[in-house]
Amino acid sequence: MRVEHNAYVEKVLSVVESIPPGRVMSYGDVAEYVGIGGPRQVGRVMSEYGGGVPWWRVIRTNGSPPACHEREALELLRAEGAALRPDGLRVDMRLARWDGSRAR
DNA sequence: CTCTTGACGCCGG
DNA sequence: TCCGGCGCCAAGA
Repeated sequence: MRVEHNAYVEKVLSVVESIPPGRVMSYGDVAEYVGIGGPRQVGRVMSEYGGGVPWWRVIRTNGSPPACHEREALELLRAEGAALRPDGLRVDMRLARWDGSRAR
C-alpha cells in the first residue's frame, strides 16, 4: 500500500485497482463511486499517485484516454482486449464501461 | 485573500 | 463530429 494518509486518495486508488482487465471507468464514474469530490479531483489523484494502479483503465466519458498518455493507454487497453472503436483511438464505452460492481 | 490551472463533464450550435 | 462556453473542486502562486 502506498502510504498515502489521505482517505480520499486511498479510496480512489482502491476503486481503480478494482477495475478488471479489458474494462474501464470514467473519471466521473470513479468520483461518483467514491462519493466525494468530482472528476477533476480524481484526475489530480491519478496524476499524482496513479503510478501504482491501472491508470489506463480510467478514461474520459467520451472514450478518450488520459491526456499525454493516450498512446500508452491505448496500447495497454488493446493488449488487455478492451473494446476499442474501429478507429482504434478511443474505447467503446458501450461495451467496456465498468460500473464498479456488477458486470456490464 | 484572489487568480490561474488542471490526466473533467455536460449542453448547445 | 468538431468547437465553444459554463460549471465543478482543489492545489499552487
